[in-house]
Amino acid sequence: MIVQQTAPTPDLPALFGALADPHRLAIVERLAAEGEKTVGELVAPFEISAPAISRHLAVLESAGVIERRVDRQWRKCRIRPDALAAVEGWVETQRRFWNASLDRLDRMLAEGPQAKTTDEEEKKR
Amino acid sequence: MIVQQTAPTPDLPALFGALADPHRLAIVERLAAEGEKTVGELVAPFEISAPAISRHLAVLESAGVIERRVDRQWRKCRIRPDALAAVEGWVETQRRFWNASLDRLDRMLAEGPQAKTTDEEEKKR
DNA sequence: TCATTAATTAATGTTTTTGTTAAATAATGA
DNA sequence: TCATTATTTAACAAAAACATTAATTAATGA
Repeated sequence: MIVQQTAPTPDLPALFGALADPHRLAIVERLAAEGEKTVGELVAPFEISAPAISRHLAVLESAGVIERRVDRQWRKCRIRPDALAAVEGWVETQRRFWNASLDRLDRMLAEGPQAKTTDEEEKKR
Repeated sequence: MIVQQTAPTPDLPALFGALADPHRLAIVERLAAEGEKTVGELVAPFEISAPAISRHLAVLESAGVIERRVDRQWRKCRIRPDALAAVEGWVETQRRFWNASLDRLDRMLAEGPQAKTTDEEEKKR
């Protein structure tokens, strides 16, 4: 039976949390810039231990930021671009809302001082 | 003396960290959607205490996500859109790198099997 | 088979984050 | 002045995050 593959609703706090650590952010940036890398290659530039990086990779994977595939004795990691798309989509949504609320404020101010929630009116109560 | 106001280089881990908590994310989304709000208005929808929200706001402010101004007995909070721009800029940079590395891979594959790092060659060693 | 390499899991300690309640600070307005 | 309202700070506890070293799992290849 074929199950329709739905893009899982991104857990945004988890997604942002995965990017909130400097080591993890550096890993993501390196994967984006250089493509697929083994765990060992990702460990190399850092001073922290391999187990520490291994756990960072687990965090990135469970947040959907990277995926891993097995290639003989290596685990190769790569970026999942839909994670980047999810972040970008969130930002755009916020910006759209933000612009809309600015527009509303503009209109209110343009309509003149009979509106109840302009700064002028607000000051009076 | 006038000091040139430079946009501070965003601390991306701090920025993502600020967005990594569900309460804080909800606050940011509300500010984006509804504009400036007092601390009390931001506290209202949540079940957690006012001091807890106050600290969340401090986290958001120190990461540059929001700013606060004093209006009589209230502190009004609003989004700093440049924080959103910083996130969006980072994502776009990563995507650009990612596309570039895809292009390199495409070219390598197109150039034929004499390249050393195609999957085919890689399998042999 | 067995030593080597690659990576993860286990056990553990420290630091950070997040929450609570109580107290402090500050502005309003009767 | 003084009670009220708005918000933050202090003191503290619980949970989560992040690191370490040691042990385990798994594949390679001599």
